[in-house]
Amino acid sequence: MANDRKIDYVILGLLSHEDLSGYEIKARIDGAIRFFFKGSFGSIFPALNDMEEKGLIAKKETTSKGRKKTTYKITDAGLEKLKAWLESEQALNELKYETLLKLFFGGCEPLNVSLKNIEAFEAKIKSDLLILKGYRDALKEAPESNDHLCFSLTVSFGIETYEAYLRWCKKAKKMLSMRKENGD
Amino acid sequence: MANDRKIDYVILGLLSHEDLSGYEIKARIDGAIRFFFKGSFGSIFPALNDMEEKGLIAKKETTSKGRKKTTYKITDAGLEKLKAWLESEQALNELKYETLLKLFFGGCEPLNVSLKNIEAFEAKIKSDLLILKGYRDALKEAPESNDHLCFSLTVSFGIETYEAYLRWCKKAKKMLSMRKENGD
DNA sequence: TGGCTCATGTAATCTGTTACATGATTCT
DNA sequence: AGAATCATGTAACAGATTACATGAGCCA
Repeated sequence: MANDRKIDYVILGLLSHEDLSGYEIKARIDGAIRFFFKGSFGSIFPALNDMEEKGLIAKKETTSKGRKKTTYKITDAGLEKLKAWLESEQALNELKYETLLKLFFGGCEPLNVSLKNIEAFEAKIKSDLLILKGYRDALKEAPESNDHLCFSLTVSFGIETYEAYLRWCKKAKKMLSMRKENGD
Repeated sequence: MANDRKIDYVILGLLSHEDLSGYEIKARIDGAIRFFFKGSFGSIFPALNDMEEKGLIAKKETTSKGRKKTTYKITDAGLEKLKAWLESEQALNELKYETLLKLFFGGCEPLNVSLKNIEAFEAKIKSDLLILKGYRDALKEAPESNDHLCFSLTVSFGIETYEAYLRWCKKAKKMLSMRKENGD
């Protein structure tokens, strides 16, 4: 307990690559990571202070271009904690798709309500898929390394599942349309 | 705000099919719904009391076989609220896979750490896939209806995405193994 | 000068989990 | 008799979001 905060590991993971400020961490989280993790300032800054107190990260006040910035650096203890997490078997994987919930309970409404919900889902997935493919293309030009491979595999997970979603959308739309024509 | 509690819609959705007690609602949520929504007694009972006060559901004390039971029934207002939600465009779809987070930050460890994590993920998905296929088989014998179609499509979403996950696992394992042999 | 981005934080609130507490009935 | 299941709840706490508050530098 009290140590399951995933934001801690995300921050530690980011700091294992480069020193960053809270603001920069937020920017990283809003990048590719947002597809499987979300974090706000309200969770980042308190986590940063907690972890500094615990000695997992170290503060470094810098001034670049007259602008003050508090950058954090991972410590040995922090790196150990990150590695212990990577090596642990615990992994909570949860999918919470409101679209599926609506579909599941959609039987009390005309079928075109579900059809509309699936179309909205499809549109969102299509646009997100383009972003993911953009990441994949950018990676083609990056140097090969373990980090590169790990990042690549994460992106390909997204692309392949999103493509599966789109195939399902097509099929689901067809089945709903067919049933609708046979008289709701 | 203050009305975004998804548990409310899950309860309303369940009650739109049949009258249920809090305990029975928990059992339903632990069934097929658990693949895209989770709920505990600590969230179900308070939600039930809230919604009863608001007139969305109605209490009905019954005694079956000498055992007391508080069953809830959806009201017209409750059904309206359920339908308004189904018809609204809002749909928060979030995937929080700790396995992907670990993979993403796995570059600071030997590749076989990521390999192990993917294998654990794969094993869990394989066993969950069997459960989903069980639901699909059971549905083949159920009568056709709108509810049946909606349920079916939800299950097929699960099956198809899980199969995509497994294909990705196979590929990811291969890539990690290959890189490992070329000297970490 | 006004708006945007950079930058850091706090406070209220929400939503939910976990653990605890209790007790009846049914099955073995 | 003891364990499992049925049944209902509360209390403490965790983890996070949202909105608020503040302010500096940069660009048009």
